[in-house]
Amino acid sequence: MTANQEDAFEVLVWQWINAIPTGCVATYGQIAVLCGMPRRARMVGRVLAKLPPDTRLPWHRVINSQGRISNPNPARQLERLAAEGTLMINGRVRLATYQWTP
DNA sequence: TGTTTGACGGACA
DNA sequence: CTGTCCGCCAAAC
Repeated sequence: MTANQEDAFEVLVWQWINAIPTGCVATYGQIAVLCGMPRRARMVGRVLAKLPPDTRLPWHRVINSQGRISNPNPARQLERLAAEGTLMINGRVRLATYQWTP
């Protein structure tokens, strides 16, 4: 895969995450599929990992397929989710309730 | 150039 | 339910 395609994928990831409505969530794998790159959930995570701390992207709406937080700093994400009404029960989001479907 | 490391996911015990 | 294992793939060693 060329560097250009990598960049394109990164931009797509930004755009799809930006499209997640307030109060909803999406999984890493889901974002990968939406970007037309199935099996690249880890790369979605890598894109998020290099976001600047002050980004306005709603990265907190991206969780793993178990409805759990994969972010190494869960407290921040938990707070942001709670702030928009996405509640976690026993450390997990009910995907059946909150998962976004475009 | 070979190995390890992740903001992953699904299968299985 | 939890823990383990394996496939995944670019980056960092």
